[in-house]
Amino acid sequence: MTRGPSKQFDAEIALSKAMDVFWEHGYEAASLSQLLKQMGIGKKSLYDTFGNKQSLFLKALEHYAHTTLRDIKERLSAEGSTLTNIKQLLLDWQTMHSRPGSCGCMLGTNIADFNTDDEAIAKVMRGYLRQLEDTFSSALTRAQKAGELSPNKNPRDLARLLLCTTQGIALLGRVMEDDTTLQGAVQSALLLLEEE
Amino acid sequence: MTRGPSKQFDAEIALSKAMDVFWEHGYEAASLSQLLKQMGIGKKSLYDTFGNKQSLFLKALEHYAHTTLRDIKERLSAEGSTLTNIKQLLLDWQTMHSRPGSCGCMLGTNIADFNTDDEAIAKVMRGYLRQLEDTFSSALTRAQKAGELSPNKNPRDLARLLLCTTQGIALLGRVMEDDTTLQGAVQSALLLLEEE
DNA sequence: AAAAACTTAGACCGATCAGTCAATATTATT
DNA sequence: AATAATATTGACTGATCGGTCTAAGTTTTT
Repeated sequence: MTRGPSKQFDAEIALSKAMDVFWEHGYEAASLSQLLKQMGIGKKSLYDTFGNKQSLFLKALEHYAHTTLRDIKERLSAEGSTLTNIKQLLLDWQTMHSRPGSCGCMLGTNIADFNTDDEAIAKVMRGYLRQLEDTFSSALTRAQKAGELSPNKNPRDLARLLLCTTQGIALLGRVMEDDTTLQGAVQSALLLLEEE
Repeated sequence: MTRGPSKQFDAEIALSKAMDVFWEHGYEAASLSQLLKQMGIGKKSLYDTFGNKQSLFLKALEHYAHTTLRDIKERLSAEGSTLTNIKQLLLDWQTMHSRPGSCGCMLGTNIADFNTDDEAIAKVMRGYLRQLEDTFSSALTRAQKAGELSPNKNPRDLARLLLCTTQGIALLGRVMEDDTTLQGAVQSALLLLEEE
């Protein structure tokens, strides 16, 4: 079977730490020395375990997409009114990204460093956004069927608006000092969900 | 007076070229050699004229904020219905950022490389966003006074939603292959402006 | 014509980048 | 106990980074 010592670090935890660094600084600005320090492992271990910097980033991005989507799906499928869950998600989203030190969405942080030149990475990004849109859309459809959302609304287009808005909120949260702008945006979005 | 030869390049044009590079690749990823090539000037000229890389970026960012804001204000204050102008802006915005090769908003491209650690840059970014919000807000107020927008709406919060949404659209436009998502988002936003 | 003030190009600098590799240490199998 | 297989450390590499500076060229004034 396998001989030799087992790894002295947990690859899952190390990947999560790498995700944090990429999330905060972006791919280019995240130096190897910074990554190594945060991950708490040696350079050789990193290359043996994760390949090179780009493949480490890809794995970190997948990790981010997976955990974030799971969290959002859980929130939207919680017990009780679906529309209430959606509204609460928006409110929490605003609070989360108004916190000082908020890094926004990992996509926004890294979108400059990868245009569409790297297909593998672009694919993960697109997949994440599409799944987010689908998640919003199905939640809105459920709310509509339950009579909580006006039948005049188009759940798919509404989901697309929510997608763009939440991404914008995550982005702006990184720069803005006070959260009045983000609060106002969410208030308008909440009203939109209530209208006929 | 001044002796010696005059500059062989137009500083305004060179700055505009630098803006394009920072816009496309972001601060960190935009290397000096890339900047020099695009700007068409020598290294010494760059440092003599614009200081170092960071101050060049600051000037490029100010240039971006100035020209973009001027363009948007012009569009919103065009003759005819203000609400129609707003709607047209949203439609054009979507088209513009769905174009392949779209770089989104220069803020989004560079937000990762400058948190709030550089106050001068953060200040320009915040100022740009605030002015954008104000521009939207005053346009909506005008539309409301003209009876084009429902009196039930809150122009300020609506402007904040538009701000976040347009930023989100600009961001997503960089990644998405097809423009259905952005189209849907804008459709929802247009309906929002028409509702009572 | 001569010199002063300015420009330009590009050689050069130390630092840091991502990535490699040899040497050592550790553990599981035989 | 001996050996095979793995992990870890850190020195090392070539390339490139942002930034400086010297040398030469150009244009204006004197």
